[in-house]
Amino acid sequence: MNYWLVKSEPFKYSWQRFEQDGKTFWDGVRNYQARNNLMAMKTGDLVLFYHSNEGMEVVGIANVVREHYPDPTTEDHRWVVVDLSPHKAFKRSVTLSEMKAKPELSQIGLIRQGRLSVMPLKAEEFDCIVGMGMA
DNA sequence: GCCAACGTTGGC
DNA sequence: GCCAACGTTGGC
Repeated sequence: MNYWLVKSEPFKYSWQRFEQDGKTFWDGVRNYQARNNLMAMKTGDLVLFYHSNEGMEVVGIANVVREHYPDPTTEDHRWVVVDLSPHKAFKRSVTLSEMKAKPELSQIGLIRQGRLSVMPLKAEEFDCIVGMGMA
């Protein structure tokens, strides 16, 4: 089991819409590092859902329901998507500033490499954020 | 609205 | 293969 974090601007695709849809393919990744992370996702992996720009907070947990396949929104064969479903909404959102304040989260990609849109998390880091969101 | 970080492009 | 220019992302 691996753990991940993905970013979405709520204007483009929000957690609320994700819950309404029940499932979505995660498209729009146009960065090799993020794509490589998508390709490493396995069915059943858990994925934190982060709202960038507006909100700047983790709002819930998704799970991977289909592993990577070619991005249906482009002819360019370099890019892939995965299918995600909502797993559990956080009881309360965990903000970026809260995460920055946690020494054990100082190494996560969200803080160290701000522009990366799909990143791996260690189990401890995942647990730490979920612990705050479900408290 | 500004700016830092960083990826990509293209000239040489 | 290097590097300057440029574009995009995203926090502040």
